[in-house]
Amino acid sequence: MTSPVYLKIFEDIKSKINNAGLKPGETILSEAALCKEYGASRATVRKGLAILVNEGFIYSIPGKGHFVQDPQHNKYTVFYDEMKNSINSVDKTKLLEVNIILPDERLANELQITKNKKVIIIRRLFYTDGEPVAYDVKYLLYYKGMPIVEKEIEYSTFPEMMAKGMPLFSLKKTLTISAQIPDDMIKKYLDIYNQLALLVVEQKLFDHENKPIGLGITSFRGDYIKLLGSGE
Amino acid sequence: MTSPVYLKIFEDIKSKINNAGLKPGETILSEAALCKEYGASRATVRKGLAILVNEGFIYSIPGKGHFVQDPQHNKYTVFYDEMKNSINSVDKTKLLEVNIILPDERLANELQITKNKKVIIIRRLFYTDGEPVAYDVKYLLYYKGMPIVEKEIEYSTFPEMMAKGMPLFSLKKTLTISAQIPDDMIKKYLDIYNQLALLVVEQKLFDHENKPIGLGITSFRGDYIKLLGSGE
DNA sequence: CAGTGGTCTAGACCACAGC
DNA sequence: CTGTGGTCTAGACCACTGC
Repeated sequence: MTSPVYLKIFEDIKSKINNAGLKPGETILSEAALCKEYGASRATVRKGLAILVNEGFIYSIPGKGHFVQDPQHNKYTVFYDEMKNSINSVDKTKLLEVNIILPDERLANELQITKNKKVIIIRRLFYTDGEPVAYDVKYLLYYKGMPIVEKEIEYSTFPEMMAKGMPLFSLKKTLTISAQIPDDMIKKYLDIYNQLALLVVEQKLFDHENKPIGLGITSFRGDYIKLLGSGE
Repeated sequence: MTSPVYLKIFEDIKSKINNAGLKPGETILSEAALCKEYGASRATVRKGLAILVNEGFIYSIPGKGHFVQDPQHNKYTVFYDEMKNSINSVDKTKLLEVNIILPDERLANELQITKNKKVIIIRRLFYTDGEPVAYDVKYLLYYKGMPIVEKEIEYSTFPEMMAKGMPLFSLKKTLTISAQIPDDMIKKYLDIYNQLALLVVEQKLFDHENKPIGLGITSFRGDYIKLLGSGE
């Protein structure tokens, strides 16, 4: 039941910041002072401080000391998976097209390639409980180890497709989330007859050198998906 | 120019994971072995490993060893600020209403309060370059140190409003992002005559005990906002 | 039992802030 | 100059795993 000393130090200082009303920029006791206060070695004190730094409560300036950090009020963590969201999950997909195309201006630009470089296009429909809920297009640069088995393509998430045959942890990604009105093609695919907004999520994948290797655009029925985020 | 030993260890192992094609679940050299390999003390080796753990590359099981972690392919970081997004910024706001109301069923539920508990409502319009771009409603539970000056309300972000007079770092938040068709009231406020989708962002704020203390709903013109995220 | 990681100590030397 | 944090060593003891 006895928790480690460094955790005690961590929690003490954390609650001092919260309860004793320390303001951002104010200084924390020095490491030496904390050693005395807790009768602990410097390594132990530093371990406690390291956690505080790591979790964004304080920062340190060599030669000066530790200071209370300004809280980040606008940072959120979002879990996004085309196939699975907070409301329900994709239980069926339909492969509309797998093809090799030459990119148009916009796509060549997005993927930072010339217009004569071939690109794989995959178009799918996502279903939940038999209803079409999203229209999905992916553009991939050819990569070694790329999935070519249709079964694999049908139920793969975009990062899953691209991570195959790539070094672990080398995949970087960006998301762009917007709301749009469906065009006629999407209306047809998604059985939309009334007014309905689309939540459009664009995923761009990059390799370890930050070169784009894929672009994915998923258009969800607005009544089907909600993206969730959390932060502190 | 000589970087610390623990960083060298960190980067070596990281690139071993990426290039030598280690699979998730495979084991890393033991701390003792790494000490020998780098001629370093255990503390130094552990510091390198700690970074790898912290950044999600490996995990450890006491008594067994360190193992390669499964990469998180669906985690993203999103920066969201009602007043400032990637495309442009709110340069003017209009306060439509500041009032005290009794919550209806849904609101009482969201805020986990009884229906006779009073709630502050703030309704605003956000403008960019003279055009209305978002309709914003906030519901706040009364809190000590709450802003009551109109100027303060007009240009404050939701977390900014609530963080006043609260302990630093005690504010927790969730986001819910969806796409909707505007109702008539919002159409009027936002000068929408054609078909246009709304990107609706719901923010819920919680205190340190995870009790809801505020709900904010911002409806952006779909052609005005894109939310951005990034991950690795 | 030997091997693993988790905690902790008591030193040391360094570069840098600030007086 | 003293005080600060940053790096590093060489030990120690513990709890746990797996044979």
